Amino acid sequence: MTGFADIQDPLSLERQVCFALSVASRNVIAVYRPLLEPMGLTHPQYLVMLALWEHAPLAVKDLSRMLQLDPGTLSPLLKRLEAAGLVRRERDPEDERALAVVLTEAGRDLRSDAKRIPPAIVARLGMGLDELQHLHESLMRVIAAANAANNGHAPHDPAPTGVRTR
Amino acid sequence: MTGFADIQDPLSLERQVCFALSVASRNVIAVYRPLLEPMGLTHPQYLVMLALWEHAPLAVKDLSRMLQLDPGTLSPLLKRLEAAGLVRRERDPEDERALAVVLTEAGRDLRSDAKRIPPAIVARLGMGLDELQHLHESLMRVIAAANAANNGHAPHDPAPTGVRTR
DNA sequence: CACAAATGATTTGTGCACCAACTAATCGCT
DNA sequence: AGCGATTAGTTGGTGCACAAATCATTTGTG
Repeated sequence: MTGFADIQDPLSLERQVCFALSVASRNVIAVYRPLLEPMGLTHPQYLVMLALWEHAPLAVKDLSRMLQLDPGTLSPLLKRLEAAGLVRRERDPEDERALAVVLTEAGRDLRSDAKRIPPAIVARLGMGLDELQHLHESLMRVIAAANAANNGHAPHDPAPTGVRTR
Repeated sequence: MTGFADIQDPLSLERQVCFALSVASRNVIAVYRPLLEPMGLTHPQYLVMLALWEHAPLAVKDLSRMLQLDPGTLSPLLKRLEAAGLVRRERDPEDERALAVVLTEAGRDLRSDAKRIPPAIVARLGMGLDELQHLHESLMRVIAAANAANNGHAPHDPAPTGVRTR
């Protein structure tokens, strides 16, 4: 290893869990990139497609809750998916405010290509499934802890309405 | 809130380690935000300052290697830090191509404020130090695996031309 | 029914992240 | 010394992420 840091310093770069978290996230996404690029998807778009393959039709607020992403982030992303011909953004007839994001034929078809991605990632990473599973559990715990630290809500979700006012 | 997904489906959103990784990264950064904002720093800027507090002066390529960030990302970020009066971007007299990013008085002074951040984060997360340490080790392994999968280099680092120095 | 509050989505602004193309300085080689 | 290749950094383009402001629709309450 590099050892460029005083290992006792609490401000040492190497000791910051959050630094490791961002680097891990960015670099693992970089492993996905060459696999997603031929499908014409970015990683966040891939996550949206995963949610839709399981649960379409979905409103923006559903996607926002599932992916823990701001609606303001999803709105242009969904327009790009529509421009790519993978989804259609319709109005929910029950509630004209809400969007009903549905898959097109091409969007559904893409799922068979996507099936090859998870095993390819695992193979490229060359890590044991048990270790990945274990990492996943640790991440779920830190996600829960972070959400609790943010007053029990994800960053884009201002406040759980029922909690404070009576 | 439990299984909205078929737990057997390899394309299930819940099973994607990379999804957990991005959400964890974003949401933990959100825990930092209210602490960094009064210091006038974003999280990436905080990481740059950490590196500088330990090792200034640094060139862009040093920061790029340490933080595993693209020089094209660092360039405008450093200009914002300079505009905030925390660093100066000088030329290395030894090599006029290279930048020597140095701390200003204000930049050095900020370090005492920053010392309060790591314990505050740990307190807010409410997780045990041992579990955080364990997560850190898992993340280091996945970072190494991801870099190996990307042909032995971080995304911004096109190719390992020679033997790395240090 | 009227109308204020709440909700769902979009827009705008700032900043991060990656990539490709470019400029300038240095190095390598003959 | 000359000159091509390499290296350091910047710039421009696309897309993600968050916050705040805005707009339309729906809901709640008198």
